[in-house]
Amino acid sequence: MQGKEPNTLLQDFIEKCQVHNLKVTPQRVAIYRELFDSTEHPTVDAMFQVVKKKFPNISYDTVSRTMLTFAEIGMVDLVEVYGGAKRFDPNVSNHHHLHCVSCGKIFDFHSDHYNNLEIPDDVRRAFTVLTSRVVLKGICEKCSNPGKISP
Amino acid sequence: MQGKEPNTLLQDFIEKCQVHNLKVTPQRVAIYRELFDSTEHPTVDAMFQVVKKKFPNISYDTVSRTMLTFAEIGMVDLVEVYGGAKRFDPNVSNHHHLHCVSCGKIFDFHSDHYNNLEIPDDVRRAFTVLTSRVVLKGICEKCSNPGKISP
DNA sequence: TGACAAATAAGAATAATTCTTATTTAAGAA
DNA sequence: TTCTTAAATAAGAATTATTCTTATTTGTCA
Repeated sequence: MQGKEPNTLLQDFIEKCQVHNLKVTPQRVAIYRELFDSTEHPTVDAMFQVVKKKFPNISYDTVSRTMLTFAEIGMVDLVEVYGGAKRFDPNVSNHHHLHCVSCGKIFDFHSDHYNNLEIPDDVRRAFTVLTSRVVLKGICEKCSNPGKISP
Repeated sequence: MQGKEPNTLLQDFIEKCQVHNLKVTPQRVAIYRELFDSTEHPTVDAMFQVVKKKFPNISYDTVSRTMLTFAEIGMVDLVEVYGGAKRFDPNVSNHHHLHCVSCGKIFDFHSDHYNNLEIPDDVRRAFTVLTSRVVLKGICEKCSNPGKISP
């Protein structure tokens, strides 16, 4: 989202709200801004902490409901986790994830090959497949070299 | 696990415990039995409800700790979910998942092709990749045909 | 500008998990 | 077999994450 001008971004948001009959409230705008600034995969609480700085009396519940609403209309994705708090992904384009089993961070990566995996016949017969994602578990660079000074 | 005789199964369990310096307690045996009878991907609470029938005064905490311990030693897997309770997979062989977005069930499926996906070079350079899984989202047969009488 | 459904804040309630403490027990040593 | 001890357990408190309830506020549209 970094490539877009702020006004275009807000205009996009307003249009999406109109399409889905959602009111454009200042709370939603604030959450939207922070969410699409984020390159992480924030939890509700993480987003609450950030938004609260600019919108001190926003409630946790509002942040939670809003993020779920955004997920319902496909504005963000709910990310696969291994239990615990929900995490959200502002990047809804086709991509894949690597979970660091050491620090718990989730890293996005891209692969045309992974984007175009064929669905096995038996699966296709029994299910309507909507999305496909490759999920890797591993250890990230930082966790592999904890002492290393970054260049 | 259906193919193995009960005694062999128990023997396997005892050996795994010895290897990892875990005591063979009746609680652990009971949980192990139920877990490997299950073809679902149970939560702690689901397992607690089942085990409680045969072991009425077992505590939730014991079931929870035990399942996490089993996951730590690789006896079961922690399954990817989209928030909420942890779910466990007694099937630790290489397989893939389909999540029904309607009923929430997780279905296992197998694919040699998916088992042998190449890791993209840039990912391999930056991460030590331990496991790989394809996660599909879709709608299962039952949810697609809610009225249909099963054959 | 007014009406009204939708959205919000605040706090209570619920769900999932982990922690604390006292007690029990499996497993190896004597 | 009995003894010893660290590990495991039960019970309940505490914590974390989420959702619900209720009263109030506010976008949106007529």
